[in-house]
Parts: sequence; C-alpha cells; structure tokens
Amino acid sequence: MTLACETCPVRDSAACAVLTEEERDALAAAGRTRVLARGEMLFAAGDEDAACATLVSGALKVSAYDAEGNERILSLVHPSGFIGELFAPFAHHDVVALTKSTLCTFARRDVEAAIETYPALARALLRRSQEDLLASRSLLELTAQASAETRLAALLHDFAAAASDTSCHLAQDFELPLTRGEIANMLGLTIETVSRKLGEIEKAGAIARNGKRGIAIVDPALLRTLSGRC
Amino acid sequence: MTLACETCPVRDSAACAVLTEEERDALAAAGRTRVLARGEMLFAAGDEDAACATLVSGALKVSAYDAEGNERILSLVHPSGFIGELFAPFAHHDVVALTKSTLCTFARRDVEAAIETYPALARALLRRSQEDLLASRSLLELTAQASAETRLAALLHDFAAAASDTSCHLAQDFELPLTRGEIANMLGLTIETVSRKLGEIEKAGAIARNGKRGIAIVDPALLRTLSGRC
DNA sequence: CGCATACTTGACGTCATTCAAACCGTGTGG
DNA sequence: CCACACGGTTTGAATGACGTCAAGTATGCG
Repeated sequence: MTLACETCPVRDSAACAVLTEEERDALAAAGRTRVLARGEMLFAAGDEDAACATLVSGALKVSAYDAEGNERILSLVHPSGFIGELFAPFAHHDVVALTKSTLCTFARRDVEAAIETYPALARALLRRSQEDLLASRSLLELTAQASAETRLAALLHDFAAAASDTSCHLAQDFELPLTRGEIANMLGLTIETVSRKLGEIEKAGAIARNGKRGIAIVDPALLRTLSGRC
Repeated sequence: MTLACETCPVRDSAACAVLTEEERDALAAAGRTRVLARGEMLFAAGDEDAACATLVSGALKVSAYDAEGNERILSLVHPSGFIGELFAPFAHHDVVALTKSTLCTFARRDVEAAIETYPALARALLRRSQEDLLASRSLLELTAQASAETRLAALLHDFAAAASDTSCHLAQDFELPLTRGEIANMLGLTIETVSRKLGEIEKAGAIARNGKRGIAIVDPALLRTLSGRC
C-alpha cells in the first residue's frame, strides 16, 4: 500500500513536512503504510533491520526489559512522532502499539539516503531527536526521588496536557492510554501502588474516575500541587 | 582566545570531525575556547542565549532541580560530547563542570547557521543526539524498580567500562568522577544509602575502595551479577 | 591549628512492596 | 439466560528497604 500524503493528518507536523511536495512524493515512493493492532509489535530489541516510521495515528510505547523480564516503558510516541535508530546496527528497544495505530514505514537505508539527499530532513530529525531527549529527561526527573503520589499526579498532568489541543491548557477529561500495569512500568511502581494512589488522588478531589480508563480533571490547581510542579 | 583545531585532542571524534579542514577552520573562527573550574557553570536553566559547546577535556553534568530544590543529575558529558539545545528558545537544564574542563563554545546562531551550511554537521549532531537519547534511556532503565544495590553496582560497572580504553572491557581501577551526593542524585537515592551500599558491595568482595574516590574492581563477574545485567 | 566539606555509621520511622483475596466487566459455552 | 472463566483492577495486612535524623570520623585548606 502506497502513501496518500495529501490526506495525511500529520502532513504539516511530521518530519516530512519540511520537504517540498516533489521531495515528499519521492520519499513516499519508498515508504509503506502499515496498521498495527493494539499489542502488535513494530520491531523488537536486537532486530538488525528495524524499520523507521512516522506515526500517523494511534500511540506506541518504547520499552526495555530487565534481567527478571519486567517491562520498563521508556517513552510514548504520539502522532507525528518519528521512530528509528538511524546509526545503531540494531534496535535497542521494543516498540509496540498501545492502540490501533497507523504508521508510515521506511527501510532504514532509504531514510539514511534521504537525509543525505535532503539536508532539511536531517535538521527536522535532529529537532525531533532533541525533543525526544527532553521527554526522556523529563521522565527521568519524574521518577527521581519523588513519592508515588507525586509521580502519578505529574503523569496525569502530562496526559491531560497532551490530550488538550492547546499545549498550555489541560483537557477537561480524557482516556488513559495505558493500563495500570503500564503506568506502573513507566513510573517504576507496582500495579497495586498505582491503584491505591489513584484512589487517594480521587479522594483528595483532584480528579474523578469514569470507568477503568476515564479521567476527569476536577481541580487542576490541586493536581498541579500534588505533582510538585510550581 | 581562538581555537587550535590542529592540536585538539578530540579532533577526530567530536562532531566537527565530519567537516573538511577549510569548513572546520571557518567554524572555528566563530568559536572560542573556554576553561571551566570544578563547579563552574556553563549555563543555567532558563538562559535565553545559552551557548553550544563541544567538550574537549574534563567532564560536565546536566542537572535539573525539583520544587524543593533537590538536584537531579540527568546526564554526564564526556570529552567530544556536544552540549546545546538548538531548537529550544531557552535552556532547560543547568550544565556544570565536574572537574576542570575545556570547551569549544559557539553562539547558538552560529551553530544554527553551520548546520544549514554544512549538512554533514547536521547529520553528525543527529547521531550524537540519538546517542544521548540512548544514554538517557539507559539511565531511566537503571533507576526503574531496581534495588539501591543493583543501581549502584550498575553505575560502578558503567564507570569502569567508561574508564577503560576498550569499550567492552572493564578498567581495573579508576577514580569516581562524582561525589557521594552526586551519585545519589543520579540514582534517586540518598547520600547515606549510597555510602552504606558501597560498603556492602565492598564487603561482598566485588570492589575495593582506595580513599574517597578510588575504586578497584576485584570481582568483575560478581559486580555484573549484582548489577542485574545478564 | 581550626574550620569546612565530604563521608561514614547507627537508631528509628515511613512508605512502597509483597502476598493474598476479592471484585468487576466481558466474552464463551452450556 | 445463566454459569463460568479470565484479564484487569481494587483492597487489606504484614514485611522490609530506603529515608530521616543525628552523631561521629576523616580529609583538606586557609
């Protein structure tokens, strides 16, 4: 299946947005659209010819596993995000779909060729990479020495901000993209602790829960206080 | 002070190594050498015109502070490493010298111009950025749900590997580049816990301590076991 | 010598984990 | 339609690891 860039929802925000129409069409000729179901894997740690991809819709997780086989989620990927380690001989982490997702995939050699041909693409990917680095470091800050409640409140705050259209405002209510276990794996906690602290944050009056995944922000200021951010 | 690229110890490994001699000299004309003493700051979080820099010798730390003012070390920078957030309007983190360090600094606009002029430089910085991302994620793995002893053993293992010339072998003995407090800030622990666990790892026979900073690897296999890496 | 800074060590308290059991929504088969 | 099983979730009680507080020991520098 070839790519229909004209109708692509992330046409203006993905890395390829920096290309001219002709350049973009040339790149698209090398790419393929792919749809992943929830839980389906894009590639696994150790794969030698891991594809590169731009996420068009849905959500992905990037995760590693420790010696005992416990999953650790290192990053979430949202639409217009780019996936792919260009200079490593093999993939370092697993990439799995959290929900049904559509991607634009490319062979790594094609992307490597493209960044040689189109310098603007290299700069766009550099920008994305630096943003990923900031996101990774902010997760690192989160899981530092903060209490379980603080970590969870901060994560909820981030999700609310991500679910909102305007980046500085919080969404009124939204659906958690992750299971309790996945939240625990992101924050370095256990499922039970996440469940308990969610209950406490609700009892404190900062949020309300709607079913298993639904969250409504009741008191944004309180949530912000709990999250320990000024 | 202008730059003497000819005698630069990281001439072949830093990002500028991808440039031709003429290109490099042109870039060098815009740069300045700077020496930082231990504890001196390159720039602070929030600075609007934070410089960019390549580290020539010494070591830097990148750190953030939480609401209570506790430092959290997010990354260490070694010689030939590049510092600088090219696309952000201001710096997100503090950068401070851990030891006396020499750097090649550039105004951000000069680096931005250079990556437009020299596509190879953009690709080199992309590569570095992806490596930084991997390093950040590996620190994230480390501070996940592992015990204090495991985290500390893994950090010692990494330092031993970094102090060695061949990347896959461990240095016999080396000096810790960080104080106890800085180690604690990297691992999300307290000074006291670091001190205690260091004692236990020594008692277990994996390492020996020489003064405050000196570490000798006695039993690499045991250290590896303690660090929870296969 | 005296002070400052870094580190070590001990006693105690707290918070998250662990283990265990119950709960709930959903889909399956009788 | 109901019984049942199953995955995800909630809740409870007990344990234990790390943090906190506090004292004490080096090491270095003016």
